[in-house]
Amino acid sequence: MLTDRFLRDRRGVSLDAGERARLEAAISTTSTVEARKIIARAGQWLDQSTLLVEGIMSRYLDDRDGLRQLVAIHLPGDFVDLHAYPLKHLDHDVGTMTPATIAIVPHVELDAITEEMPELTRKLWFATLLDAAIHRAWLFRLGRLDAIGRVAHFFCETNVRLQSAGLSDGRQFTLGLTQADVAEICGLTTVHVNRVVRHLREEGLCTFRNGKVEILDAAKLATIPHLRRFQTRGPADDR
Amino acid sequence: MLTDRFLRDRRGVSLDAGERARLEAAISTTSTVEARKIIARAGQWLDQSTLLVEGIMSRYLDDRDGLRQLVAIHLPGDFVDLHAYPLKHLDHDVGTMTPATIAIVPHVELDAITEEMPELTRKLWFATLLDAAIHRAWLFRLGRLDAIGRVAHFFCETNVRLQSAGLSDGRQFTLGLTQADVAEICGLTTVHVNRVVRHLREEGLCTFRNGKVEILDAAKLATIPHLRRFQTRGPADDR
DNA sequence: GCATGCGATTAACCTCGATCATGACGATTC
DNA sequence: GAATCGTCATGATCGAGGTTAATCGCATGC
Repeated sequence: MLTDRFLRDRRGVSLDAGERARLEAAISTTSTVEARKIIARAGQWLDQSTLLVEGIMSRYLDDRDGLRQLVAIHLPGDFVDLHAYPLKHLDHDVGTMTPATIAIVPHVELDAITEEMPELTRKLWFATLLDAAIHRAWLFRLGRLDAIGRVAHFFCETNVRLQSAGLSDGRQFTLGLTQADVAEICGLTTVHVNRVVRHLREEGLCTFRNGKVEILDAAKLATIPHLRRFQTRGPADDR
Repeated sequence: MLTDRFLRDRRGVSLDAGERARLEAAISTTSTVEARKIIARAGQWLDQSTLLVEGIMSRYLDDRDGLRQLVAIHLPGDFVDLHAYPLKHLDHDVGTMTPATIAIVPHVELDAITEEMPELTRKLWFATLLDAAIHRAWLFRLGRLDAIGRVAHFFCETNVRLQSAGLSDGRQFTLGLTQADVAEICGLTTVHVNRVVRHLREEGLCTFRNGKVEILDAAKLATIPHLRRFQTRGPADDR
């Protein structure tokens, strides 16, 4: 089913058969989208949301003139812009990173679900709040880690998420992202991402080639974000 | 009423009298909390949420040993940890920045609301997603602005939010934050925040003393975040 | 065959902001 | 009144990472 991967045991929350069937029935259409296509734009009014079935999508904030910060990447099973259902207006763009298969859920269907199935409604709400929790992890990454820590943190996080989705064996996975994409995720320049990638490779921690990450030393890679970071306050300021 | 400021015309969404009364009735207790107290800790299981009536609160991620990144600040009228209702487990700490008055809403009351009042449920959901939208603005700030841009961006954003809450006249407002707090919001050190504040003062843009922000040149201050930022890609990379 | 373009790579240079250190000032507490 | 603490302030130093620019490999199209 198209919704198979949605909320597949996220922190103990998952859909029962009836809920999954109801959600499946809410899908109006499915389609394939090529890579690097914009699905929805900032400010746009939406009356439908997108469930990602296959491929990688992202959400990003653009300043004028190409200054971009990615705020989320989405994997198969993610209800990419479900938050547009309560919000109606997006504050960012939504697009594909790789070729993707998407399922469309009209908001009128979600209206019906929220009227009839409060438990499923809470689970949908939950799913949008998981995204917010990931936003917070990203805030920590940008605010408190240095370049190497940020990239390592991102690779580790994504590895874990892909494992939950059954798309990584924990050793390697394909993201379809370029170094420039990683730069826009980690708040760095492409040039410096390249330096970081080289460093990680030379240290034998992981490689990143053709959008494919290979984890060579998972344990050590995971410690990097804890080692490389800034001090906000003076060293004496213990709390 | 305690809920008076909650969702007061946020992007066109607000509560009608019946909804507001229902929410008001959901409050079990109110209390005052002194400044710098922790209300909830990361990992904790919660069966109630906190509506902020007076004062400033924050949410933050702590690494061990005092490395802290604020991920949100909350103003009167904010339903601070409503996201704990669907999530149940917090991924961060919640605390007061100033002395505060809070109202407690047990999750069993929210269960009842989600069963009986789908429209109010959607509005509560909406409120949690507004917080996520602010997370995204913060991600842009950390990922793409330099130190002066970040502080200017934060002051402007907070000014707007306080105006919505009726707590700023647009010219000055009291936050009760220290320079160290701003550092933990903007991903900087206290030392550098101090220099940025001095710069903003010397440029005649705004002042920040004793937790009080005075905007001297709102228009120019608002342009700062657009001027001071990084280039991710090469200059030729137009999109 | 050549042109075009994207992505990765590397070098040279220099700035922003972290780090370290020190001190002033006011509000406490004893 | 002295000691302590929190906050603000400022100088000196230096390194991480931005900026600019050039090159290379590889794919695609004509």
